[in-house]
Amino acid sequence: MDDLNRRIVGLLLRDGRATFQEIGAAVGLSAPAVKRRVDLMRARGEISGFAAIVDPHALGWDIEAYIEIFCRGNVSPAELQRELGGIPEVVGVATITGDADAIVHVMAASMAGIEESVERIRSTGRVERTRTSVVMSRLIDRPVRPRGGA
Amino acid sequence: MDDLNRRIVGLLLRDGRATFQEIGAAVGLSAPAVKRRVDLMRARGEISGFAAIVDPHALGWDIEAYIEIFCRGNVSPAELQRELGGIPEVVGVATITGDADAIVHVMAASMAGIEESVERIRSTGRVERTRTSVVMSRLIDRPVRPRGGA
DNA sequence: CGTGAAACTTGATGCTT
DNA sequence: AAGCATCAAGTTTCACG
Repeated sequence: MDDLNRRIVGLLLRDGRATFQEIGAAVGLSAPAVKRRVDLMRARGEISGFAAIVDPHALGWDIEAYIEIFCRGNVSPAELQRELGGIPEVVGVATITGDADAIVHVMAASMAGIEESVERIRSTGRVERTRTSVVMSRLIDRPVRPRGGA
Repeated sequence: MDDLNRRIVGLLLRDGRATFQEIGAAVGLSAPAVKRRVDLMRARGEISGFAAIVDPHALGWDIEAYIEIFCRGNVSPAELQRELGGIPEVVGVATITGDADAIVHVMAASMAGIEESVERIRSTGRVERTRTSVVMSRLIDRPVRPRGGA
């Protein structure tokens, strides 16, 4: 990816609804040129999509937790993705090194919602044990930025 | 927030560049009605913005990790926020229940970058011990988060 | 890869119900 | 609050350098 694309991505990270014209004016390109670059980046998977950034509180999600999961036998990442992807409260999943097999980030409306999510995760079958850490206060949550400037 | 707004938000979470007309067709509203609702939600902060979803690899972030930190004595959240906020690789911090005091989410260009981040976190003074889990593969990452939580 | 122009689609806004 | 009409603005395709 060249520097021009990095600048375009930087702008789209800050405003995903910026017009191609605006972006073009900012980076010194015409709108069609910007569109072609963005289309290419989407086709290559560098940009996987666009989304609204929503205040979790507005959705009624007042509590969040990290749930480490320990599985029996082998866990296929694809399987985990399929099983957990269907739970809307699950906002993040990653397989990790260390004693746990994966870490799951969930949001919920109440402690009961967290418990329910844990139950659903456990009931997927392969999960042997979970360890839940409820978030007391979120201190930092930044969007990921391009390395070396935007 | 009523049910109609929730449906609109749901569509915008899946496609942040959907047109008002498309959304309107899906929820049974005219395009201007959708726009007015979206404008209101933005004004109220329920939707804090729109962003491109970018592959971290394309941005030069090849590795990520979760670092649990264990502090000696009392940790003030404000202090943690101040200390860790200065590390650009730190994209998320939350104090949690359980044995660890906080969990820190870091992105880096290489394993050396992770190590460096851990070192910087340790050197903030109050941190006694850390436990790092390197992400092997990220399966889900949904951008349901407010912007600028730093 | 880039530009500029043309046809089409959306966005934004005032007015009416 | 929603719909409709309207004009400005952005998108998209294409021929071309």
